[in-house]
Amino acid sequence: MTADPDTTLRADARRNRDQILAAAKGIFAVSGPEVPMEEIARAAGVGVGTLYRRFPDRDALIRAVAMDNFERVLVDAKAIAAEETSSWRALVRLLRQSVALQLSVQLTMMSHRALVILKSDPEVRRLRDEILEVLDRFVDGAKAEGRLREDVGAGDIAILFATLLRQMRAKSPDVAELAARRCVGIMIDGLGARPGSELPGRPITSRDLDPD
Amino acid sequence: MTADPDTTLRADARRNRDQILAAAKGIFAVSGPEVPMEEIARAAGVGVGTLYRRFPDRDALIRAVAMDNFERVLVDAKAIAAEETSSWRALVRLLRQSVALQLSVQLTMMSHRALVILKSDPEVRRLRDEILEVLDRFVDGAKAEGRLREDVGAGDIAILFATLLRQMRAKSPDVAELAARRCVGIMIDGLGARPGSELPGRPITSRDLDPD
DNA sequence: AGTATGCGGAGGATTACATTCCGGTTCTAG
DNA sequence: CTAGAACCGGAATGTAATCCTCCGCATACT
Repeated sequence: MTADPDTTLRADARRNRDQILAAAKGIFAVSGPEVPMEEIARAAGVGVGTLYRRFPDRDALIRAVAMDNFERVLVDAKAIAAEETSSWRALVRLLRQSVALQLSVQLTMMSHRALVILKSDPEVRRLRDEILEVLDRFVDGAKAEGRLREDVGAGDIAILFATLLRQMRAKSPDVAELAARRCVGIMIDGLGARPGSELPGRPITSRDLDPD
Repeated sequence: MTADPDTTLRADARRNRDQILAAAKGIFAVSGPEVPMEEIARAAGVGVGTLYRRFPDRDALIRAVAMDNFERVLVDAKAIAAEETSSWRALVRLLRQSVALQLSVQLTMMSHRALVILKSDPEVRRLRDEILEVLDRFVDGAKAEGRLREDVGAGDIAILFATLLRQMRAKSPDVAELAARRCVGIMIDGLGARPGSELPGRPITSRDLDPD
């Protein structure tokens, strides 16, 4: 039924819902989608009761987080596509700029649980596919421009990116944050079209990522 | 104490011990060191009882796995150092060849639990430091040869490597395996000394990795 | 001011794990 | 070949962690 939570909800409830979503996003990104519900509630500054009232179970929450994030990434990607004329630069910007957003996209790509939900929800799936399309376009374009090495596919990039951003332990969050940015930088250089080493196997495409 | 398990153990016990260690290494690498003991036992083809008889508790197992792996990596690294005259090539070989071994070195770098054990066990720690020394030498050498970009440190490489190798979900283990190899390849190209993008912040050194 | 809507968080039920224990089995020394 | 020490497997127990419901109280809207 999906009755417009925007209009139906009381103001404070609305606010709480948003806080929960935001908190969940952050925590999921760092610790995966299996963290105790209570932790999420605490981070959102609400009681577990509230959390459960708004999202009947964990899966619903995961779904909501995924939706929210995918939408955001998609918007970003489209904005970048509109602004940037070079596909390569668009790609680079997307990778660099969306670090925060991707933090949870990646989550959604690496967790088994999340994956199951993805598969089962047509709407989430549609969004995901749309994002992959945009990415594909960037990749193709960048190759045509001669700026991206020919032997990689969108799948390679997605995997690389998702893998890299798994939060890493470090002395401090700052170091971790810096490390992540540096890794992305190195990766981008590795993606550049210059005589480098040969990669084994075939390029991994966005289709290779599809579940089942 | 530490009575030489090699000589004291009955033949079958010895075999089981090795199987457990091997299984634990594989599973730890994929799922981290907090997996249920029973899963490890099953993978090793033994009962939980056997597992506990050989390793009194989880920490002991983690310690043993770490030791075993670190030793192996160190041996590899030294062998490579002896064979290879170019530091850059040594570095590349180390990264490429040790994928299997690193699978659990990385583990040992990313898990909080494992980290605690590391810190508490002087012997494991010594091994780790020794590995970092070798890595440092390779890095310095490769820079001197003009083959490695100047703005990275051994810490960057360790982090990058450790992060990349966290097993990723994929349609099949084969794809995951391939993806990992490709990621390493791209990363190596990104590390090459060529005019690339500037990395933010300062190089992360091996010292930056040290706990506390 | 009245009432529908929402809130927090204690607590019961359940599940997942770690670890122990012991009857039965397999080595190996003699 | 045989005795008995050394080992095994895995059922059973105890415990800790989480999920999720429920209900008296608070807050927002009209």
